[in-house]
This record gives sequence, structure tokens and C-alpha cells, in this order.
Amino acid sequence: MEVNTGIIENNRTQMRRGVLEYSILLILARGDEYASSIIQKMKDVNIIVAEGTIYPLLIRLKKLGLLTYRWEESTQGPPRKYYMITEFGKEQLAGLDAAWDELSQGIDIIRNGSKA
Amino acid sequence: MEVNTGIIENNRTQMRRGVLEYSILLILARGDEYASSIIQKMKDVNIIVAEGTIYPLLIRLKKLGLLTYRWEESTQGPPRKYYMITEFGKEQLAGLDAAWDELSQGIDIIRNGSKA
DNA sequence: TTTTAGTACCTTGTATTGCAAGGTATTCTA
DNA sequence: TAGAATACCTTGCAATACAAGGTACTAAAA
Repeated sequence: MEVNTGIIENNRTQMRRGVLEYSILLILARGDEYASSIIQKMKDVNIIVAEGTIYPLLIRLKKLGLLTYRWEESTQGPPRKYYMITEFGKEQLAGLDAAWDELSQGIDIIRNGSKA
Repeated sequence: MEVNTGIIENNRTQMRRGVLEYSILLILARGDEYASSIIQKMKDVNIIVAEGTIYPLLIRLKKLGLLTYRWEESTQGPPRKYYMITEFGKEQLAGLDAAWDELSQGIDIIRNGSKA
């Protein structure tokens, strides 16, 4: 079924997809979070992620050794799975920072015709 | 078959994918180009695209009305299909500029914790 | 005049992956 | 004790990038 009609909306989604893992790692580098709070923090900066996206993704990043987690009781609802970035995760994040910078620069160049 | 091993390489690819259409439109907004020259221009700024990616993409963008093309003889090889951005394409590109700016800002915020 | 190399076009099939939809468990409140 | 709210998770589908393989034209070499 067709979900995204407009070209712009479609590309906005596409662009977001490219930085999903990166944003998760950025957020977790600032502090431990559980899935729903990550979704919220990303939403705050207009990077929309669905639950069905983030849970498998967190599991994947954990398997790769970038993250670990701990369970924590909540006063209002079921226990939460707080994810934490590992040392290896931080190393990889540094690489992603570089990748993002490189892409930004690339876009800048073809956009403005200079390395500004 | 596994193609991209490293996490960083994998994400670099993922990020690039998000801006494929955007970069094509940016390049064509500066002047008419044929597929191979678009690939080259993108490569120049480290945005790698394969032929098998760009041909279907150009066809798609043409079908959507963002591009048209004209054939042009070449002195060294077969004729070239020069793609040109349409008025509608320029309109959409403006939207993509906004989408990109928004994403960049979003990343900046979760990266630096501010709207710098 | 055949062959090779270079350039340009294009299609097919596969693997990846985001996510809508649907589902379970816990806590709190009416 | 029946919702409502919050949290977790899985399944199956649709979209899509791209490796691989293929055609056609030109020029140059054999």
C-alpha cells in the first residue's frame, strides 16, 4: 500500500532513515534512555521513528556490541529497559560523526558550489 | 551475500541513500548532465552511486515530472541523455532544501544539545 | 575488416530494512 | 474489575539500492 504520497514527504522520510542509528547513538551518548524516551527525544527534533523500527534496531545494536541495557522499575507503568552505549559504541559513534560531517560537506559543496 | 561489513561503512552508505534524489536535483539545478556525469559529480564529493541505482532513479524522477531529457551527440562514444530539471522539479527541490536543513538542525541539536 | 577498448545506455533479481499492524504484560484509576 | 496508560516485542509487507549482466555506438588497432 502507498503510504507516503508527496515527493518531499517521501524524501524527508528517506533522509531520516539514513541517520536512525546515528541519532540513537548520539542520544545514548548523552545519557541512558529507554525506547519510548528515545522515540520522544527524536520526535522533539522532528526525526520520527516508529516503535516497530526502534525495537529491532536497539536489539541489533546490542547484538553488535554498541549498546547494553539494564532493567529499571518505573513508578508509573511496567519496568523500563534502559539502554547504555558501550566503549565500542562510542568508538563507532566517532566514525559516524565523521561520516555525517563528510556527507554534510558533500551536500554543501554541490549546493553552494564551494567548500564553505 | 554480505556486502558492507563495518558498522560505520554500513551507516555511511545508509546516510548517502537518504540524499540520493536530493543530490541529483541539486546537481541538475546547476546545469544539465547525463547519468555518467552525475555519478562522477557525486563521486567528487564522496557520494557514491552505482549505475544500477541512478538509471532507474532518473527514470522515476522523469515520470514524476521533476526532470525531462534531450539526446545529444557525443564526439567520443554513443549519444548522451542529458537530464534537465523542470519548473516542478525546482519547486520540489526547494522543499527538499528545507527538509535537509531541518534534518541537519535536528542532528545538530541532539549532537550539541543546542540549536546552534 | 575484424577485434578490442571505451563509453553510454538499461534491466533483473536479491538482500536489506523501515514500519504498520497486531499482540502481551504491568500498573494505576474509576 | 474494567478500562486506560505505558512499556515491551514480533510478523509480514513494500520499497529500494545495487551487483551483475546485457546492448549499442564509436574509435583505434591488428
